[in-house]
Formats: sequence, C-alpha cells, structure tokens
Amino acid sequence: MQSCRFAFAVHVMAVLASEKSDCCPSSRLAQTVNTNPVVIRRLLIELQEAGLISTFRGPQGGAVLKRKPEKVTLREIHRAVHQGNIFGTHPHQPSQECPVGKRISQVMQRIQHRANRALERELERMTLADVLRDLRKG
Amino acid sequence: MQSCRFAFAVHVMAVLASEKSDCCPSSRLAQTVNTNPVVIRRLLIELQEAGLISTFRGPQGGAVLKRKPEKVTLREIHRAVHQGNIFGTHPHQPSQECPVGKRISQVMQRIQHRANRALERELERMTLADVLRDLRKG
DNA sequence: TGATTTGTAACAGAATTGGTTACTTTTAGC
DNA sequence: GCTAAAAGTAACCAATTCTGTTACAAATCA
Repeated sequence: MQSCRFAFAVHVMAVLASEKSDCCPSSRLAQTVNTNPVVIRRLLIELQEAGLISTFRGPQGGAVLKRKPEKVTLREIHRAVHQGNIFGTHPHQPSQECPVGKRISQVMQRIQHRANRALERELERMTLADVLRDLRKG
Repeated sequence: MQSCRFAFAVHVMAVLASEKSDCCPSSRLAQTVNTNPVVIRRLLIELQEAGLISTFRGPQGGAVLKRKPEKVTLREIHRAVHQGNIFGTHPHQPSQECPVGKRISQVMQRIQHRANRALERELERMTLADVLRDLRKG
C-alpha cells in the first residue's frame, strides 16, 4: 500500500477530538491536513459509515466525534478507510499442473490472515486518546 | 498495498524449495506462477540481493535456494520484495499553524513503526518449511 | 430567501504495477 | 570457437489507483 488515507483519517479524528463538541467543517479540516475539502468529505463519509463520527449539513454544519477518544481504537479508524488485506494475490490463477501452484493460494490466504490479525491486534492497542496524549507530549 | 510481489515471491521460493538442488529457470517459474519470465527475473534479482537465492546464467542455469527452508522466514521474503512502511504519509506538509498538524507526522511515524514491527514479528514466526508443510497438507 | 455546508459526479494528472518485446551478456557443452 | 540457453536489462504499454479539482445538487439554519 502507499495510500495516505489512514494518515489523513487519524489526523482528522485527532482534530475532531481536540475541538470537543463543536462541528468542524471539511474546509477547516482540509486546511490543517493541507488538501482539498472534497478529499476530506470523501474520508468523512467512510468514517461516518464506520460509526465513528456524525456529519451535519448547512450553516454551523460539519463533523463531530460520536464517541470519546478513549473508546476509539486505531484499528477502527484503519478498518474504516482500508479494506482488509495487506498483500495482493496472484492476478492470474497459478498453474494447476504444478503441485505448488495448485495449493499456493490457499496457503497464502492463511498467511494473509495471520498478518492481518497481527496488524489489527497492534492497532487495537492504541486509541485516539493515546494519539492526543502523544500530540501534546511532542 | 495491492501488489502481488509477496505472493509471487513466496510461490517462487516454495518451488525452489521443493525442487531441491536443481537450478530452476525463470521460464519454468513463470509457468507455475502464470506470468512472464521477465517479471520473475526481476523478482529473482531482489531475492538474490536479500541473500536468499543464487542465480546462474547459461544452459542449466536458473535459481537455487542458498539456505534450507527451515532457515528462511517469511519476514525475510517480505523484506526482500517490499520496502518498509505499511501506510502512506501525508503527501503535503500539514499546516504548521494547527497544533495537530504540527505534530501529527511524528505521531504517525510511531504508529507506523509499531505496525511494521507487529507485522514483521508475525512473519518471522513462519518459515519456508512451514509453507512447504502446509502445501503438502492441503 | 439566502448563505453555508455536505453529498456526489466527473474528470485530470501522476504514480505504480504487471506484462511484453527486444536486446546484451554470460556460460555450458559440443 | 561455436551454438544454444539462460539471466540481466532497458524501454514501453495498458490498466489501475490515488489525490486533487471543478462543478453542482441537496439539505439546513437564520
């Protein structure tokens, strides 16, 4: 992967967490992330679908956290903006003649699963509150 | 990420491990992986630089494992074909005016580091010999 | 009603990726 | 030495993905 969406998402969530209770419009979030408001709004939709934030239209609209920072893990943020698998799979079916080719996909799937689990386990150990603390500590 | 290079690499290493002692040309590896020999040769160069295989030119040439399968971890294979980071970073520098923007990159780097470590720790627990065993078991 | 904000579609430009062709270099065996 | 086989390598293509951008519709508050 080489997508900055997770970095953007953590950034946005951290801003929302530090600006308690007030709605924050995509324009302001875009400014601190240094990107376009539409990029932020696309991200907000995913965070919303994951149940992490709410958004409101109209004047004084914007985004707010739905949960306290201590209750939001980085795993949830990651899952909101990334789909499952870390590694890619064979783009074409391997040779079914070769004993390795015949079974490699199954085996890779197990490896994939273990790797995903390990990553998620680690991300689950960090919350948005931890991020806020680290931001303050420098 | 969405690259199949790790899957290709594990596949290739598994074939080399099962065809003990004989050189395996890129054309044969390409057949079982179902891709082009040049794609395989590019991969072989990376595996070679990582010290996992040797290659030989000329007739009867090809690739061979340099180590026994029990001594090759999936972490080594992964590192051979992937560079470090799981997540991408902010493409443009975040706003230095915003307290979050000013420090988020540092914090993200720590998160990145922990995630990388967790992944590598898990991949280190699996060897090429384990892959061979799983391939036989089905 | 008007201003503000999200939602959304469409598209552009860049980067990455796997694949392909073609050529050079090395090497084993006759 | 010649020939065939193989890796190494450069150049390019097509597809995909990603961020960024413009533009507009839909909702909502004052």
